[in-house]
Amino acid sequence: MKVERQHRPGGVPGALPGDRAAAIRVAALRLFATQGYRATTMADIGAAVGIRGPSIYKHVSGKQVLLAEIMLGTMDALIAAHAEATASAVSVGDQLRRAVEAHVRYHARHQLEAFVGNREIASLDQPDRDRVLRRRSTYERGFRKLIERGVSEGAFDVRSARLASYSILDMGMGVANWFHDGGEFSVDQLAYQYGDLALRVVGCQA
Amino acid sequence: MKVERQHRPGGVPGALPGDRAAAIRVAALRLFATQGYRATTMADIGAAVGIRGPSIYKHVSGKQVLLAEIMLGTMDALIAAHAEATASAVSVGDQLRRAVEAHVRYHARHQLEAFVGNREIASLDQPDRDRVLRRRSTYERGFRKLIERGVSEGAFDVRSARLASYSILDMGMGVANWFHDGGEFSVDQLAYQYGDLALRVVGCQA
DNA sequence: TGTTATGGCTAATGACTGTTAGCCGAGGAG
DNA sequence: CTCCTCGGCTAACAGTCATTAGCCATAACA
Repeated sequence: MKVERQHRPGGVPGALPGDRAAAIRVAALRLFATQGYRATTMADIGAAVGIRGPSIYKHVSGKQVLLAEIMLGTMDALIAAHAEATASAVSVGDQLRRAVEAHVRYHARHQLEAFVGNREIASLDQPDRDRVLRRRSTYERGFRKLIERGVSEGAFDVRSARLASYSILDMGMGVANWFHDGGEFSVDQLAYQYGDLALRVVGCQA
Repeated sequence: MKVERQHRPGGVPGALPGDRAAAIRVAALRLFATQGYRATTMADIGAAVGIRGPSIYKHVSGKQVLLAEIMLGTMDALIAAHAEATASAVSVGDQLRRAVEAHVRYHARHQLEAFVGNREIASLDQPDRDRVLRRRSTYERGFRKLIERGVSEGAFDVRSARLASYSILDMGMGVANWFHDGGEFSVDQLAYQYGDLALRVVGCQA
């Protein structure tokens, strides 16, 4: 998997704007996920896209913003997926199922983002760290309110909505740790089965 | 929370053997958990016990072994707790409940170990990393076999024992991320409730 | 009282790293 | 044909850090 180094010292001005920048973001994501943020050097990221470390600064303003983009983007994507999922169903049971499916789907399809997002919170400087944590709270609250509503409607039966929401979120996040394409389950199968498990957790007779 | 620096340059030979070493291990654990392994310096660890960075080498052979001890010790403790828990019950349902309770108890009582154990796998050099990963597999297999047995005995009802074991383990591990003493639940209450949730996940009518 | 091991300390080593400065070739614009 | 911008490059800067070397005061012990 050797990437061709730019032998021509000059760049290619008009060719594919933002292409390198995107490649850098992808490489950074992969390296942050496999080696960790602090263990990944700018030279590593550069090598992954065929340039030297310092050249990265022609496309991205620094290492820290690469991490911030990943983590903020991940949380925004999750929150958006949750909103879309809950809007597409009427009963609380279906809403929870859809929300869990979206949650699991994201963690299976964007394993690296999820992995980095969960592991590198301490590597993120302020104020971005608090921004990410706030979004995390918002996301969790969405599930908790859903469960509380299900309980008050008599559809769910749990001792603690908070415990249930944590459990459901945590088991879905775990998918990012072991899922790989071509395994026992497809993403869709996985999402459906975790939907089942979540409904069992909240004691929903479906 | 200022720690008194040793003003006397000389040591105290006979006094409390291994005390400093233990304090260093505790401090390292706390710092690894809060800042991450790579972000924690030997000077940080030293400051936490009132000495300078280099003095740590009088008690411990290096930073990497501090991490290895934490991670190997964590997995050994989990495996031992699992063995003890499953030995203390007869029915599969009870065995699973006890195993989950032990799992949750460990993650609530040893949050820092669990946190580091889950986050710093990539920071661990070989061959210790593989050692830890092997122990993790062993631990997961214990839960999976238990669930498979429950299914074959007709006590449990799951589509995939692997999915169920991952789910149950992941939701228990999540406890380490948010639990704190004096919160809504005690460790015992938490363990019991997660036992309930796990039995729901495997469809056990208890 | 003299000796020695312990466990502090400072200084130094050697390596690594994010980022900046400044150079330069190529291709597009005029 | 000339000029300018883009996007490479190398060199340099300004740290940081794990670890080693070597010094020395204390306290236990003979």
